[in-house]
Amino acid sequence: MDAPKKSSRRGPRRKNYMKQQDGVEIDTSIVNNKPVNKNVEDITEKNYERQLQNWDDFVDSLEDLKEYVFRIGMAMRGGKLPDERLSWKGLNSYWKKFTAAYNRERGTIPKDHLTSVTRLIEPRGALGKRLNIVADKGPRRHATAEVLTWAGEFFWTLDWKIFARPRLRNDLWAALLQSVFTAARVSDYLESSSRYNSNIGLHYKDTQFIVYQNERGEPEFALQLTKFLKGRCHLPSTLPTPDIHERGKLEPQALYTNPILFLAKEIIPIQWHGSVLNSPIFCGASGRIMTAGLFSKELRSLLIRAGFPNPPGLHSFRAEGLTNIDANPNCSDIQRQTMAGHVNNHIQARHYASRNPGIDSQAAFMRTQARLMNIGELFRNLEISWEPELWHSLPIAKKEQLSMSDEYREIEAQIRAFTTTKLELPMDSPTDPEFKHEAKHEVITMSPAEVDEAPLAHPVRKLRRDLESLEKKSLNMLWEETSKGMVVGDKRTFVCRGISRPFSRLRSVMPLRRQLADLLTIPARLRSTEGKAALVALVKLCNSKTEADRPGLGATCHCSRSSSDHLHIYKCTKKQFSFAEFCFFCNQWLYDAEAWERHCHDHLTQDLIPMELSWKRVETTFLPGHCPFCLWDTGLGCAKRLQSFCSLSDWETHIRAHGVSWQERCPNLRCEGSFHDGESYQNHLHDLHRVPKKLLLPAQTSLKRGVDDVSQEELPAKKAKLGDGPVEARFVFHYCDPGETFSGKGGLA
DNA sequence: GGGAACTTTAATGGAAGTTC
DNA sequence: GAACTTCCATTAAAGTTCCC
Repeated sequence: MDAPKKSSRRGPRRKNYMKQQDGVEIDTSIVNNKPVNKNVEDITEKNYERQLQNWDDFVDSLEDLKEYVFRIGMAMRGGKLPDERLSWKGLNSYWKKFTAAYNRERGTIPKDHLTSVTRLIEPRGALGKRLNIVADKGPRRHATAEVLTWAGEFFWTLDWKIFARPRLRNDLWAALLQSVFTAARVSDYLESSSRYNSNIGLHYKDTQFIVYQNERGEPEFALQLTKFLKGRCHLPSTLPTPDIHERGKLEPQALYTNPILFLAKEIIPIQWHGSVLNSPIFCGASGRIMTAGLFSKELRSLLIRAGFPNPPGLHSFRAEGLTNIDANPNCSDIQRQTMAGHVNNHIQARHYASRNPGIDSQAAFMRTQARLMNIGELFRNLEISWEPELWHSLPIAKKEQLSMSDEYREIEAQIRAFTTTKLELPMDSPTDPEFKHEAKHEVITMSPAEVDEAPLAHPVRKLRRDLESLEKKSLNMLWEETSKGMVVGDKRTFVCRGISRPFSRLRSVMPLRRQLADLLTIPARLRSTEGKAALVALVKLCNSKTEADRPGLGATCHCSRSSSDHLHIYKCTKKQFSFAEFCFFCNQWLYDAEAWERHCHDHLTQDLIPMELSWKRVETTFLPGHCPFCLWDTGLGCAKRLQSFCSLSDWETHIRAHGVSWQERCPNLRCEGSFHDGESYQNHLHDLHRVPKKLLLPAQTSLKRGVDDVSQEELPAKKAKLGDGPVEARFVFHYCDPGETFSGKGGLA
């Protein structure tokens, strides 16, 4: 038999790496005898460093481990009331970070020492009892579909906030829908604060966009995403890639629930253009990827405006999503774990599942057919409380009470002192750019101890924020006192309290928002007329510089001094014609007195006149003031009743001229109740109709102007950046004095 | 295999700073 | 001044190891 033929070598020549070492120098910083610590994230290193610093600051021997946790625990209790609880998770977390850091940097801590201290700080341990430690502060909350849909309806049809960067409204909602519909963590698509400046998050290159034929044979879009999982970004092959779509043949829902709509910022190619591949899907103001911090803050602020005083975070939506997936018999455990980014089933049970499993155990016991309705879902709704009549700013009675407190007055005095000192400073000291640069440099090079004692960069701003903080605390107390513990239900009961510019007033100066408010609640498909119109309006919103505009008034004025200020254009146009009146509800000029009278009559008889009547500047335009006394005086002509005051001073002068400080009934007969004294009457007009109390007081006893009481008219007319002001969406006819009782019920027109 | 214990990573809200 | 950014303290979430 022939010897087996030696097979000829195929393929590339085999390499011997150890023979290819020419010129290689061994880096002794890497190659040495030192033990290698586990590779951990930067944030973890930082956490460890902090605990070692704590150790060095407190004690210097292993025997003092107990003293170490005792001191940390007592420091954490600092400022807390005796019956306030301290979370075991916090102290235990610090302890574990310390032991891990010590083991890395200094050596091993004896095991019996570790066990002793761990037992000491348990809620049932001696130190645990001393510190009033509790195992946790309550179960995880779930934010249900009802919370999401109300948030969407509010955000697109009632929200009074004006975004300085209009695209943020679109991106915020898109990021929320995308995250909720894929049960994501906030850091899956946005840049987590724990991975700060890492640029980790969803970019176009991490997505795949397809068009396909759906169950109805119609074309439909879907987008596959990549989740950048907590702790697993270094393992890209394990990252989940869930998708969002248009719901196929299922009944269309309100357009604002269509996640694809808000991602279509331009005509979408099926393959992303190379130039956008490295761009984030959601941007912050700087053009970089949106940070989870910004998203969380905006989401919280939005949900509070929508009436959730203790709003759920994104993780509560994730928990609800995973709970519902778990309850769906069509989904396997593997599918749910992959979607969630979990490595085992245990995580779902421990952190996400509702304590009410939502099964019909009665039917199971009786061996009868289980009912289809999931009662557990009803109980989950109770986890997020909703107050449809939430105050969004302090009622005047509470504000006056707060401003009389020592703490408030002391801060006010400090602000006055600072303002006076600043005026006396020479021009070339702290405002000099070079000085500022040096000061900044000094701060950067200061030691931590020096930084603690260093003067603040903006002391007055800090003081103003302290005042705001006091008001916020007071508002929180008011929320607790007036809480009715409701859950999202009858949305017609929603009213805005403490808002000067509810969306019902802003509609006339927000043309795109008005259009979207009408379109996005329509149950329709993306390719319907309404869907396409909504898409066009959203693209316009994303590309616009401002959400506010006053169409119809005119883009330029008639005088030689060109101006984009709407007040100037209005005054100029009035001068130009013998008769010209502008309707601020319809945004149109009328040049005939009789037609104007008829027009006002129509508004008074057919329209709902807003409850809030104060003059307000809105970026480059304004909302005119109206007089509550003339408006509801049926003895006057309609034009007189609906007279618009286009400057703050005109409006204030007119109201003062009435000299009314008390009436038994509100001039607006839609308001219920009677007022037994001037105080309650003025509070009502201030809080509900936004007529400042100072205009209703006799001139000699008028309230002094407060530190924050700056006339809006005095502010420059250029783009005003507006924050979370208070709002109202619909009419409240009943007023209850917050100083007395809150049992009254708001109503709707 | 499963739960407990331990370790690591991230979320979140507040406070102060920066930019537009 | 509004809308961010940056940093920090606290604690929640989740991966890993230990132990029965």
